[in-house]
Amino acid sequence: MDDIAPPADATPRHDEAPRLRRLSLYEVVAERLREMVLEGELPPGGRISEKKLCETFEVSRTPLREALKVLANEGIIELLPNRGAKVTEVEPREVADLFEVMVELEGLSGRLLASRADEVAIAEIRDLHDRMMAHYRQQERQDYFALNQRLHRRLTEIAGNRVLLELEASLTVKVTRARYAANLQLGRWEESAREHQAILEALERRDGEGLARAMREHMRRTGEAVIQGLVDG
Amino acid sequence: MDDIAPPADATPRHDEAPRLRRLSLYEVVAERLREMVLEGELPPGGRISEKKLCETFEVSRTPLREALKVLANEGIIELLPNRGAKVTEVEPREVADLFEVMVELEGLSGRLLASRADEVAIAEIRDLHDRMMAHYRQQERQDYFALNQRLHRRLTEIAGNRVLLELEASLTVKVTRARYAANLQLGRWEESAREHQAILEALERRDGEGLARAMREHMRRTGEAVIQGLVDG
DNA sequence: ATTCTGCATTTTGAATTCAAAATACACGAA
DNA sequence: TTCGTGTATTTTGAATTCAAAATGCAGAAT
Repeated sequence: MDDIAPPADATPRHDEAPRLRRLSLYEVVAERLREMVLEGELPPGGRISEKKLCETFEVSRTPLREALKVLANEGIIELLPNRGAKVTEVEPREVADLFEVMVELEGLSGRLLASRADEVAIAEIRDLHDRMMAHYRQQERQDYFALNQRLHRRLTEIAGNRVLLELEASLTVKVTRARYAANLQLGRWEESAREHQAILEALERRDGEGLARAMREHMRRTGEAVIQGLVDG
Repeated sequence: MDDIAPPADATPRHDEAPRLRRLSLYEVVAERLREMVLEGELPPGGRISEKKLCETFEVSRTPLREALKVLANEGIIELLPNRGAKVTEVEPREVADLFEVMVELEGLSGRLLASRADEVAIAEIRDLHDRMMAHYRQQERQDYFALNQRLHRRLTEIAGNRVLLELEASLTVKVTRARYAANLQLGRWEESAREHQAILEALERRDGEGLARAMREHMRRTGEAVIQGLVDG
């Protein structure tokens, strides 16, 4: 078939996902800005200078401003009419509200999960969970966190409610930001691992109410820890 | 859930900054576009021509495209790379997911409400409710609907969770769109009025669980009716 | 007739330009 | 000094311009 030697400098054509498209510039910029805000490279409350960002990204103002509109809609930054933009502050009160909502969504996610997860899905979750726990035992913080995010996302995917999935995704950005701002301690790690255990067990029992409760509880405690970290500073 | 946030002054905050500012052009355009999509003036699935919209709005492409970015983020339209945009379709499955989430949020709203609404707030709600019911008796559909929206919004405002408020606002846009698409019949009116009655009673009893249940149920039934209308229609 | 190819036209993506608003600063009066 | 006031500079809002991609279509090849 296609085992004829390709030209040396050609990019592979038959790779990747079904459809692969070149992202618009504003999407790239938005993604990069999100990162910068998340990791505190742009400090909360800090004014954003369009010109400076244009220079660092080496793009013109048009795509940059389009990206700003998107981030503003996501609540990551605020647009001040005629005065540019500033990074949204992380206020404990707001974060508390955020988790209060997340707890409900997690509950829904759990209930749906228990009724919709089949054997294959559960096996996949268990695998993710095991790998995550391995990182936990190795104290590999970054990997643990990354897998944790992925696991949570996968759970909601399996729950099968698209609206819920999008919502959680967008709220998770804020949660992550709060986490960074709170510089969450490792102390919570152990507790968190136990909660994950409980979640997995409820899932394997197909115990909808139990799963909902476990997931809510996990989110509630995470919220408490984050807010604690924020308040203590 | 236990109070995490510090007491803070429980001041009712219907005191939005009365600062008067001229809206940006893209905000005006976005608002108008939202209306057009909502009322079906731009049909679901229909392609959006930038040029044509520029001409009808009499603005240049820059603010128009910024508005499109915002609406895309809200899920009202979809951006097709290099091929403009199209109005998002209203699919029964998606609408079902939407209401599933809304039911949970209403439940949260109800529980918070019962614990946070003071006498003044309850009196205000009762007033809105009475006025709404007057429109119901007069069969003034438009006014009833407008006041209904306002009442629901006010309930969530009083519940005092900002994140929840924003979320409901953005989801309500989609709900309203589904409603239009379903061309919701009057048959549901009467039932809806009864449910509102139940909500008000639970609120006045300060019955948190009862209120949560009533509000969830109301949203659940609304969803059923809308989806029914979508599938039949 | 059907499919393919190449070109002209249209539409979108992004940079640039122009105008309006906000900011910074120097100067003068109380 | 401190407070305004007026002006120059910077920054933002929006229109325009330029380039790249997609679309439509005529004619050729099958």
